[in-house]
Amino acid sequence: MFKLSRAGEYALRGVVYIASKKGGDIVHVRKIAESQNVPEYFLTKVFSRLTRNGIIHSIRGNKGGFRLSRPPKKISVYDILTAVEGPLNFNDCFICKNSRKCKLKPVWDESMKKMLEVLKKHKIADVV
Amino acid sequence: MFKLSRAGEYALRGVVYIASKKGGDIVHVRKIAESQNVPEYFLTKVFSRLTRNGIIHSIRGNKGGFRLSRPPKKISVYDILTAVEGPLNFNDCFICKNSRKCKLKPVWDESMKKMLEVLKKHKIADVV
DNA sequence: TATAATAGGACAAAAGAGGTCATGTTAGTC
DNA sequence: GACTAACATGACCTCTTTTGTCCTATTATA
Repeated sequence: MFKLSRAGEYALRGVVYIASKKGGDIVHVRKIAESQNVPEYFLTKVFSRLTRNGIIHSIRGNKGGFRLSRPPKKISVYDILTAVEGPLNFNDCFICKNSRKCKLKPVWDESMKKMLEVLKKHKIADVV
Repeated sequence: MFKLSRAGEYALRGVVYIASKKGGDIVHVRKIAESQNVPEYFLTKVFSRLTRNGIIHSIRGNKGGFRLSRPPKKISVYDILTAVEGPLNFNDCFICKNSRKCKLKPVWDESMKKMLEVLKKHKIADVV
C-alpha cells in the first residue's frame, strides 16, 4: 500500500544528485541516469514534471541540462514527491463516499497529515 | 501514491458494520455487501483475509457468518489494514538500494512510522 | 438430505506503473 | 546559417497489480 513509486524514487535520487554538485552546475539527464543506473528516457519524463513544478530549472539547447531552481535547504522531500505524483491529496482516499458522518476519514486524514509533516520537514540539504 | 486500496476500504467498512451490530451477532457477507454497496464476491475474499489474520471469526455452514473475534476497542485501523494488505513494511520502500549510507531512507521510515502510529492509535470502537 | 453459509483456487477484466520511441523545440558552436 | 546536443511532450507498448467473478469444496443446521 504505502510504496514509493519509481517515479518518486528516481526524482528524489536525481535531485539529491544535482544538489551534490557544485552550486550552479548544470547536469545532463543522461549523466544522472547513468550514475544512478536508472532508465534515461523515463528519468526525462520525471524531470520534466519537476521542471513544470518549479523544483528544477531546465536549460534547453546544446550544452543544456538541469540545475536546482532554489537552494537545497529550501526544497523538501514533500515538494519533490508532490511535484512528481501530483498532490498527495488525502481527499482522494475517502473511505465512505456515501456517508458524510463517516468517522474513518478523520483518522485517515490525521495519519496522512503526520506523514506529510515529516516529509515537509526534511529538506534536500539534509539528505545530500 | 498514498491511496487506500479497495480491499482496505471494504475491510474497514465491513468491520465497522459488524461492530455496529449487537455484541455477538453473526452477520452474513451478503448482508454487508448489500448494505455497503460493495461487490459480494470480492468482499468474501477480503473477509477471508481478515479471518486468517484473526480480526474476525467465521462460522461456516447454514446460518453461518462472521463476528468480531475481539471487542472493537481492541481492534485498530492498523490491524485491519495490515490483515488485508500484508505488513505495511517500509523496508520495501527502499529508496537507494545501492548505497547503505542513503540519508533518504530514514526520512521515509520516520514518515511511515508517524502515519502508522496514528492508525494504531485509533480503534474500531472509536469510529463506529 | 437439502440448504445456506464460508473457503479458496482459477481466471478474466480493468487500471496503473514503468518504460520506449518519435518528433518537435531550443540554443550554442563552427 | 547549418549542425549538433540537449530538453519537451505525446503516443504507445508491456508488465504488474488490483479488482472482480465464478466454480467447486467444505461445513453445519434443520
